[in-house]
Amino acid sequence: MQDHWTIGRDGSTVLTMLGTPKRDRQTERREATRQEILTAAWATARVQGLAQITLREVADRVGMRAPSLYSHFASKNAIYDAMFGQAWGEFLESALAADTPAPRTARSALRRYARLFFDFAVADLARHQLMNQRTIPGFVPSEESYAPAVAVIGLLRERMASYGISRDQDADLFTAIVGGLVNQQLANDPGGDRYARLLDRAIDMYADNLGL
Amino acid sequence: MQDHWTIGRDGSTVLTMLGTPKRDRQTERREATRQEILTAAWATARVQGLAQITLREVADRVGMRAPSLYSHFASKNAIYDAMFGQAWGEFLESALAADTPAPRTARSALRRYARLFFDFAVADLARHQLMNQRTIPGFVPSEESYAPAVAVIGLLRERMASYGISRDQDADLFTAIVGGLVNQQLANDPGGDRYARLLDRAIDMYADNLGL
DNA sequence: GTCTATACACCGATAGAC
DNA sequence: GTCTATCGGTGTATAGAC
Repeated sequence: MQDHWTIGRDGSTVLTMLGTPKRDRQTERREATRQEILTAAWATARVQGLAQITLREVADRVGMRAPSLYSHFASKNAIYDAMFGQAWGEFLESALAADTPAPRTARSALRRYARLFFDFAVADLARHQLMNQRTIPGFVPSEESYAPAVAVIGLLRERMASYGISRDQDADLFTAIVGGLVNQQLANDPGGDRYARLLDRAIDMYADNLGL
Repeated sequence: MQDHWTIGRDGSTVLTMLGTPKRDRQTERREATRQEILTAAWATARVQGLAQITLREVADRVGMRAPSLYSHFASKNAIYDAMFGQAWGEFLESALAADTPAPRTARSALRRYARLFFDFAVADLARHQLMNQRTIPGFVPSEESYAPAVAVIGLLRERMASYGISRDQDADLFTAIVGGLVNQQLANDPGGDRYARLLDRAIDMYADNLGL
């Protein structure tokens, strides 16, 4: 199922086509410019904060005037949307990569998934706010950008099911616990490890509760 | 310790003074106007979203022009700050009220504290975003407005300690679990009970982990 | 197609008259 | 204390140069 998809450079999921992918220098250049803009937007977000991105600042970084960005993105929210898809696409890639070899026990698998998500979220506050919080007023991810996020949660449920953890509420509780520790870490001890140290204990507590 | 504080009408913690509190009609009127503005701000936040508050909209609701608000609050962030203190002040009040009679077992006490926080947070999204998330760009609560939040967490630690739960990491894990369920409930099933139904199970899991 | 110049409506905030 | 007028800054729309 997952094999029919690849993750585009901008994080959007695109159907893998058969046959020769016709190269088009014009669209290639266009795609490169889009990526330049996104990179500038990420840089701005990390320095000034996710919500403090301004089109004029992003345009400055790529050597454009602000209105020119509209040749590549329909709106500021469209830039956020592409960033959202890109971030979840990257996490999906690292989740797929970290999935082999498969852990022997359910407990060690849960530990690995939890640590993977926790570290990814804590590593970049702006990215975490965009991926997991509703920090941008009025921003709602498009179906296309949401696809890799859906794929990640689907992947998690699938892997948990392979260890016999198949109830919806079990996966829900798992994500709530890990997400709760992430939020507390970022909110109350940014840069520290006060809640990171509790992660393994929390997962063991969860595994015990499931009788694993 | 807690007895030296009372919660003002606007949620700010104020030192209880001895002697006759001199009444001053002028400052009373001024305080009433401040409260009117805050009520209008809450109403705006609930309708349009916390971050979508505009001074012009708030001023309209109280029959003023926008610049006139600056006679009562130094800035828009000062309004957010007063709202922050007010919200945590109200929760501190309900936490103190819900504390008697003291539950017999640690497990039932944890269930009560968890449910109290969960219900309060889920009841008002805008309020929860202001209290527990960093949703407003650049907003940092003042020490005064932060005081009731500190009092709440202090109260929780004190009560947990009275049941023998005294390690810092135990309280940290508790708040992470409950906060995680709140966030998932509001983000993924607003108005529903998908995560609310997991609360008691999560607390039992936590209590089991502590050997209670 | 890409970019610039210009303009518009809205925002938080300030100055000064009354 | 409240008003009007206004400022700089924002996202965004559009006309037109190349």
